[in-house]
Amino acid sequence: MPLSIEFQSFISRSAWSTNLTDEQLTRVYMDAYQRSYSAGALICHRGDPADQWLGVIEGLVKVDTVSKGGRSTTFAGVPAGSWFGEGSVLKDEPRPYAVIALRDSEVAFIPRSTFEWLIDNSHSFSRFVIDQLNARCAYYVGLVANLRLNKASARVAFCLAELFNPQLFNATDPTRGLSQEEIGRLSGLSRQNTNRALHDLADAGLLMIEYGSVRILDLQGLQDFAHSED
DNA sequence: ACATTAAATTCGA
DNA sequence: TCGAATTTAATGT
Repeated sequence: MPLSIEFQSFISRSAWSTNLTDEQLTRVYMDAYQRSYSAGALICHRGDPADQWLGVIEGLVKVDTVSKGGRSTTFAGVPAGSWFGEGSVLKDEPRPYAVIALRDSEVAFIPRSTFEWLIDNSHSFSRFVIDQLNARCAYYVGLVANLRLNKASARVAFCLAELFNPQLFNATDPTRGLSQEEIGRLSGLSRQNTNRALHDLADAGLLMIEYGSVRILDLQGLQDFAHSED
C-alpha cells in the first residue's frame, strides 16, 4: 500500500519518532496504515482486541464507554497530533472503551507487533511511552476529582485543559478549531449549557470565545478551575 | 426553539 | 478574479 506524503510527515512530526534510527523509521512506515472516518463513525468497538496503537492525523476523536442504558461517559477527547491506546496494547487486553470520530478524521494505526518491537529496540521510544502513561495517570486522577464536583463549567474547563495539554498532545497553536457543539459532546453537556460554561470561563479571563473555536489564555488557570468548588 | 451573526460558497461581471 | 449575494453553520438568549 502506498504511503502518502502527509502520512509520512505526520509520523516524522510525532515526538516519539525523532530519535528513531532510519531502520526503525523504515519499519514504521512499512507497517503503519491509515483510515478515514466520517463524523460520528465508530473507530474501535469496545471489547475489540487492541491490536494497534492509534494516532489522530486529522480531526477529533473521543474515547468513551457506553453503559447498558445507552448512557455514555466520555473519558477523553483526542485532538489531531496525538497518539493513544498504548495501555491496552501493552496489556494485550480487549479495548475497555470505544473510540468514536467526533468529526471527519484521519487515523493512523501502528500494529502491536511493531509497537512492541519499538519498545524493545528504542530506548527513547520506551521513554516516550512511559511519559505518556504517566501523563495519563495524572489525567485520570484529575478526572475523578473533577467528576465529583459535578459542575458544568468545571467539566468544560477540564476537557479544554486536557485537550490543550502540551504534555499529552503536542499542541501547536493556542486555538483549535473546536465548535461549542463539539465541546459539548466531549464534556457530555448540551450545547446550551456548554455555551453558558464557556462564558463563565471567558468572564474569568481563562479563555476567549471565537467563532468556531476557543482561544486558551490561561491553561494553568483552567486546570485550577477544573478542581475548585464553584 | 428561535433569532443573530460569522463564514463559506456561488454567481455575475 | 473580485466582490456582492446567497446559503450554511455556529452562536447567543
